Amino acid sequence: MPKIEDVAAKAGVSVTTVSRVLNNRGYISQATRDKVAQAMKELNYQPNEMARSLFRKKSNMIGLIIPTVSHPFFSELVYHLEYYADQKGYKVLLCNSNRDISKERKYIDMLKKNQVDAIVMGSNVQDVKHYLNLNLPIISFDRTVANNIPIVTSDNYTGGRLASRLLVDKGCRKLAHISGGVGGPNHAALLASKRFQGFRDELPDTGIEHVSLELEIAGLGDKRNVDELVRFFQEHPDADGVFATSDVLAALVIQACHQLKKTIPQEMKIIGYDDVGIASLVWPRLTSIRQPVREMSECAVELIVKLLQGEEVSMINSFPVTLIQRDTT
Amino acid sequence: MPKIEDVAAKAGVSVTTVSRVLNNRGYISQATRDKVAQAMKELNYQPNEMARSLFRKKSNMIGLIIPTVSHPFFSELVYHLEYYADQKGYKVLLCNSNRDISKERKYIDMLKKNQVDAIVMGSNVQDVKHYLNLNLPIISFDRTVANNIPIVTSDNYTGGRLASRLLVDKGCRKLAHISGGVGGPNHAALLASKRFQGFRDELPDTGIEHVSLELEIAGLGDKRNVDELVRFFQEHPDADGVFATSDVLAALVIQACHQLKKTIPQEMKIIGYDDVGIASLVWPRLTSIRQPVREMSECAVELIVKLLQGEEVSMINSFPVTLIQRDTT
DNA sequence: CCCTTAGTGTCAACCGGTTGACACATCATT
DNA sequence: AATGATGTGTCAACCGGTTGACACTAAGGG
Repeated sequence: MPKIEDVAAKAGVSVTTVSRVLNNRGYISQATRDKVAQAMKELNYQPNEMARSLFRKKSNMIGLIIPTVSHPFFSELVYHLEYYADQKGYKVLLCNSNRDISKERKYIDMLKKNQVDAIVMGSNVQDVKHYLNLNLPIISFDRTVANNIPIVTSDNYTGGRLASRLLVDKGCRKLAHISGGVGGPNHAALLASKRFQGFRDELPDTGIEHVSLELEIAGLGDKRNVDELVRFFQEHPDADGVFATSDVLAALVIQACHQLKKTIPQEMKIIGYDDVGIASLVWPRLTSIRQPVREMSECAVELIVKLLQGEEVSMINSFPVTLIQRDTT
Repeated sequence: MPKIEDVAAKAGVSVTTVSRVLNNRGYISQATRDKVAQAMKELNYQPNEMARSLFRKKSNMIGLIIPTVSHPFFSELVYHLEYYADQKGYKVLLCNSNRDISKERKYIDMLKKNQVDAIVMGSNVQDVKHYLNLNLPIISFDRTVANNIPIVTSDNYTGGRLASRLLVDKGCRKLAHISGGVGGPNHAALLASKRFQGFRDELPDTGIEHVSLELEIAGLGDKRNVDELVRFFQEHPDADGVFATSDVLAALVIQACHQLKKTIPQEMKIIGYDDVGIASLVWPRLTSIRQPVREMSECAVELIVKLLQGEEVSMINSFPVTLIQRDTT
């Protein structure tokens, strides 16, 4: 690996001069600029960003902690976040916490040690609250953490209302609310519980009752997931509408219905959440509440950039959700 | 951010001593060890890994370049790779190239500048071949690159054979081979073409003919994908078996069949590839060829560790595939 | 009493690049 | 001829931590 010294030698100038062209400061003639560029090219020189970061106290890295990138919602989040981060010159260090609080802690430590400029937290963070006397920007994705931490979220409450309103309008008489997440239930996703709240708030006047199931997903392909759902629907044979808090859950519900020979949407209407790719790959194609992940990711990156420039940002950044009607309702 | 100096002051020892306890070298009494530990705790001190990396010429970061993490195969890959990397003390810098060669180049440069210890390439790399006079370990994931670059792959050829053998055994008379990928066709995935080779090599004796379609996926939810498949099957109404080179494609084929009112598996048998989560979330549940992504990821990390220790590694690391029978065949 | 080992400190160089201070030269303006 | 902008070099300090050389002390063993 050539160093700046080598470039200087090859170009016949001083190290300072090379640094000057590298950083565009002071006066430099076009001639030397070219000489230096030439030397860099010949040596295939790349400035060592670690050294620069060390001096500048800025790494241009952001840490991203999520439960697991293997869940489609998060994989889309990661994709977009990395995209916008890259646009702004930031690199993404990815951490899968599996919702394990001790792993979250370790990752936070690791990210601090590695001098990331900011952390995006898409995982629990609940108990980590007190832990956040980090002196670096944190922003939280779809989880309430503490009121001094900016959050990017979508309108979960309205999402819940939209879902149950649709099911009601379509004539359902008894609704089921299915929640849960990979690697244990979604305890910490406080915001997702607002979906439930919205879901319920739409019902009182209608006289429609609802039942609820918190599914502990055992791994996507695991048969037990569907089995448990089948059992649940056998206990509640009169349920004719389902609101699932994620499209993955909804897909499992569809499986259960197929198994129970319930026709969709005639005997059972289903609505999912997130509108990830899978929603249009299942059959029937899933009606879902869309979170604008792309826009949310863009916002997250912008928040970070602003925070790092010392600007003020709004603490709550909520995006509207939209109902995507497909064939399960 | 406290520095080692602050710790030294608070503990009443020299910087060298702190460094010694930090790195476990030389003689240190338990007493000072404790004092230093205490001081670190009180200051909430974390050694600056950038500074250490700079000195050690080792960052413990690995760069991962893939087409897009939003594709389930890659999101599972990323998940497992990050897991094993973390186990071995490595961090993962994620890069989505979208199969764009110029973006790949930029990412490779970026990773070099940032002193990653190794790169895992899950994206094209074909034209980048000559570009690889990097002086750092590269390993390639499921793509042939150059013969001096170790590769982790699975037995694509056998995968193809297994697939067509199964379709033949189940009585299909005319097969369709559907390939393609998100963001353009899969040109570069040379290895995946071995699947096609295997697929064809199983047919000659049987007298079964096949047709082939290279689908340019337009985005997962896009209706045009299914439309094109429907058109294709209308042109080949006698096709009764499909081998899709990914489960996502297979899911689209299922959609097309539903739309054409072809019953699965009676009138149409379908087999996918990868056996990602989605395979068991569609209906009917998809028969697929499973690549052992977890094991492959583990292997990739191990290769890197070995390479960094200067050990010799085998250039070709191929894993067996397995046929997962579900309900589409 | 000498020698060894343990335990700690001081000092300087180093990783690779950045930056400010300052010196000096050249060239165009006024 | 004086002035100021332009262009480049030298030097040293710095980012935060690591390491080797060396000195010194105290304790324990033979």
